Amino acid sequence: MPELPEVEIARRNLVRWIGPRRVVKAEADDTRVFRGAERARFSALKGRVESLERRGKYLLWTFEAGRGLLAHLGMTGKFVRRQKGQPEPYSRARFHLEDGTVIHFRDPRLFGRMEPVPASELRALEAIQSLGRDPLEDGLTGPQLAEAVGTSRQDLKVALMDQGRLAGLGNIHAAEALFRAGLHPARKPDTLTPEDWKRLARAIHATIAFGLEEQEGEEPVYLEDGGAENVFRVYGRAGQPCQVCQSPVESFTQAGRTTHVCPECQPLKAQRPGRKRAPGR
DNA sequence: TCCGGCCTGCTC
DNA sequence: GAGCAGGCCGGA
Repeated sequence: MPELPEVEIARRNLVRWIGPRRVVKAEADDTRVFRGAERARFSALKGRVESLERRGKYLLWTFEAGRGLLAHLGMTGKFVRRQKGQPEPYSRARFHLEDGTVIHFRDPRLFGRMEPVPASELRALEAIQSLGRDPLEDGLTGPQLAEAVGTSRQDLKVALMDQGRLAGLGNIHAAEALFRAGLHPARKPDTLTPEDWKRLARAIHATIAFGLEEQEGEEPVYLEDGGAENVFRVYGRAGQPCQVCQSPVESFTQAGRTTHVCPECQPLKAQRPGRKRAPGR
């Protein structure tokens, strides 16, 4: 589930669930979510959570007494709240709160990562230092986007997903933002005009805002295991008619990932300015 | 720059 | 039973 909006929702849920309540016990199972001595250090996390921040797809936990935790949900990780004694499949780690609730880190595929480090070192970690700007935290204008992504020689969508250029977009939201901006995923970044960048920056904001709205609340609305309906505009809609122009949505592979595109709304050739409207925010 | 690997579950 | 999946890393 986790791209920027999903991780941000996870953060907000955790803040709500935990609030001022103390973590009375932290437990970690022996999985590759933890490396080396991390498991033991995880078990030492206790007390209040003083802050819970997000950078890109990472969550930065600051506990009292200077302890910290860097968490990444990977592909299938998520935090869920359960009552004490209630089993949770694929639970890999747990925070027991003083009110008897338990926050589980559930991760069937074990692609998530938990790295306990001193809170003062969280922001200095290479994983965080190397991130590009976070559209939600740092803002994102057309020129800023052009500066971050425009120098890439990879395909536009691949460049958008490069966390070192822009932090937070993954396969789904990159495809959705490009559709909203009317830009083909295989465009080369150096062919975009300032207008294109501006439209794309707005589309990224709109895509993130949509993701946040869709998933507000305790239970994720989409991308849940099994089949909630597809709320996206092009992602996962190969062969279906485009919601704007009715021509069939296509899919192809870019850098090993499936990309969805409406070839009519997102022509590969740069358009003459003003000829056709983008599908809209 | 691409490709497989990491894992398991779900859909076709 | 094969193929596919939201992320990321490392090797060729």
